[in-house]
Amino acid sequence: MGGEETRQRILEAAERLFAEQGFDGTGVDAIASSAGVTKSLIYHHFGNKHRLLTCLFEKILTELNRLKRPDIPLLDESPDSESAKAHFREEIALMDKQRYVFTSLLMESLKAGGAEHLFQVAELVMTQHVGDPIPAEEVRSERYQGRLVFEFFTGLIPLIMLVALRHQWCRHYGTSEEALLRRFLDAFERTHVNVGPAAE
Amino acid sequence: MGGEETRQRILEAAERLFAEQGFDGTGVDAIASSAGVTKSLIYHHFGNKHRLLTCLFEKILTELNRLKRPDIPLLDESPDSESAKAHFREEIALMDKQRYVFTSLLMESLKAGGAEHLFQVAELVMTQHVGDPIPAEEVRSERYQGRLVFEFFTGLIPLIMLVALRHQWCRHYGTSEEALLRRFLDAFERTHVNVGPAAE
Amino acid sequence: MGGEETRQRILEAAERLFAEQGFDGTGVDAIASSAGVTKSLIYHHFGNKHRLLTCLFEKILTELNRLKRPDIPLLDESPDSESAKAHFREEIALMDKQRYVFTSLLMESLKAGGAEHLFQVAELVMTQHVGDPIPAEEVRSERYQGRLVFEFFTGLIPLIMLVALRHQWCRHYGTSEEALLRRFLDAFERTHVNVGPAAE
Amino acid sequence: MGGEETRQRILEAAERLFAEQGFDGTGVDAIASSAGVTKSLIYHHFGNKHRLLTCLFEKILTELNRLKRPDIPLLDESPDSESAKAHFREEIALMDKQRYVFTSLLMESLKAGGAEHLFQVAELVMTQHVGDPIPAEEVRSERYQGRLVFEFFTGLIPLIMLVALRHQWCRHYGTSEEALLRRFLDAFERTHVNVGPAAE
DNA sequence: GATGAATGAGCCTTCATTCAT
DNA sequence: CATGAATGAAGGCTCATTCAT
Repeated sequence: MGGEETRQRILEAAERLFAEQGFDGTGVDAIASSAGVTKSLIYHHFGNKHRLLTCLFEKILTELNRLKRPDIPLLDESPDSESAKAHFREEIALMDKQRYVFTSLLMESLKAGGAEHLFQVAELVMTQHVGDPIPAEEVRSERYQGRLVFEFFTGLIPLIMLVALRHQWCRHYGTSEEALLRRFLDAFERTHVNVGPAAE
Repeated sequence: MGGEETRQRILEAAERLFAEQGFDGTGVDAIASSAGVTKSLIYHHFGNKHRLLTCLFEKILTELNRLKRPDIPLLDESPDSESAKAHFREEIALMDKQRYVFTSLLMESLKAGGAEHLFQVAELVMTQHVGDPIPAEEVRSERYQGRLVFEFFTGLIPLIMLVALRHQWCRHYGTSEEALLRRFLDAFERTHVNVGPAAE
Repeated sequence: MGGEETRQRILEAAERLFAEQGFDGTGVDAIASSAGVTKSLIYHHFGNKHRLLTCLFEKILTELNRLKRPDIPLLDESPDSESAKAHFREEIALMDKQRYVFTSLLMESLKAGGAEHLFQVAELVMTQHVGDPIPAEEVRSERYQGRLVFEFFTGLIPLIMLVALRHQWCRHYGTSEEALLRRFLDAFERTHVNVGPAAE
Repeated sequence: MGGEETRQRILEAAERLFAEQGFDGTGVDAIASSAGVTKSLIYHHFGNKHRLLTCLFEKILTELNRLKRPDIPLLDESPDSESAKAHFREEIALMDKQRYVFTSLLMESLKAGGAEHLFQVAELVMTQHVGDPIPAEEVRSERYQGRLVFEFFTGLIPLIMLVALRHQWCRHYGTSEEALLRRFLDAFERTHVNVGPAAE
């Protein structure tokens, strides 16, 4: 079958199951049978269950790094409504491809001491928006923290929740995915386009 | 000891442990010993593990209903910056008391088919902000859905995340809780005070 | 409610449930809720679960004693086909009223060391057929044992099985209860009417 | 150790314990320690407790099928007393090897809805006696049902009870197993040799 | 006579993991 | 690279029973 393909099959199965049932709610057996491999093979390739999660989280980091997009404007710098919306739409489309991992990332971050990975992702996104990597000693600075809090709580989190809850929302309210996306973009426009500058 | 007090003790233990370790990551044994009761007693009072969660979720609903506050303005109707911030601060203080339940609520909502309770809470909050209960046939209307999406993704979710991740954020970035709160309010001011009207 | 009526309600519930699910398969909780009383009340009246079974078995013994019928012929003494069948029919009708207890009696007798009660019933039936109580020292005699083995394995056991499996047989084979009874009587006629004398 | 041998060891332990204590009265722990394996291994091989029983029941069916004996006469066709007795003796010896399974089979059949397996065995035995398999549409026919009722209630059931209660009977009455067998054969001779033809 | 709270042992089952092949 | 057997701890839950009221 080829070792690398097997690894991928396993990771894909874990990705979906962790998102659907939670990490603790998913047994290694379930992953194995969903991936069509034996349980032992998972241990052969990954050593233990937790490393599966780590691999997924690392995958998202390298993915984000791969598509380094220095042209992405900060949320509050979008020139006008239409180009901002188009940009958000694209952003959402990118995140949507990783929605399973984002879901697990959020789920695990809510547990005590489990937010490290989510914070890492937040900082990476910040860096991409700003362009240059932030020197470690500046991370706690008032200015950086102000931006980080803004990006994180009003930007990243709502976006993750959107891709994570998309299906459930549409089924629950009987709306189409496109309608939800449109309304979300409207909301995001109100909160993120032509808003005042950050407090100093 | 009195059955009602026992019930409370169990619920409080479950509330904290579910939030810290997740529902699936928390054993009934752990709840029992944390509450200082026997495992069987939990089953005597609640029947099964899942009903513990349900009770917590219902508690939050009745709590929210109890403090019906018809004077709460919609997020986009706050008159000026200072009174808005004061209002948000109060709101956050209220939610903070229930932060454990909110954390579980969010965590479970991310699982496939687990968002019902979160949606219920969202609708209840909406209703309170609007003043009148929304007739069932209007829930799917364009106007209501627009508001709901806005309230949910840019209002409720960031607020829940704030109270859920507060401790972790401060420990991770070495900031004080007050500083985080101030920055969050600044961010919320930018996104929710004097923002344009909802699209029609 | 009256203590005695309560006792009866409990016994009736136990009688049915033990027969349907087995003694070990029936919880005291199930008996309590089926009888519409609290679990504690069962312990108040009977002390422990096993005594419920004992009471049922004793009930059957006193019942059999109550209707002492000295006129009942030995199985092999029925004068002619028709009167024998009529007699069997009556016998079956009587046993049918106690079919739940007979079912439990048989079920428990199959466990290691659990046949004592069934043997007691067998001896009682023998005694009734013979007329006089058998002196203890004669129980092991060749003549008595010959008759007992005959009565037990070709008489009592098939009869108990008939009333115990009646419903299941009819449902499985789609026949009426009357048809089954008729065929059973035909079979019994062949084996028990005008058969040779016991070996000496 | 080899998976197949393990399976056998487990089945043998279950066979004996189920017969001695009943299915519900036997813990998986008991089976495990009696078989000298871990509890989890039982679940590895059989999935759940009930499947153990199913396997035992299936084993008896395949066993009966294996020794297809087209020469076995119907119970009522034995030519003379001595050859009939010899035949019964052989039959009993065969059943005795499976007495544990037969005991469980009978015990479970008495529970509501639990007789399916026993009926299956009955039909299989009938088929063997008759020689040709019975066409499904004839199973409910008067002629077949008459024979089945006869075979079942006066043949199979007494035989199962004999092998199931043998030990208990002998201990209770202080007789030898040979003596019991002799008396049983005497009884069976009276009921099954030179008896009238089936009613039409 | 009757109740609801409380218990501890045990239930069947699943878990993540290891090992020999 | 891949497997099936095997394990020990823990999982959620039910059990028969006791006790204070």
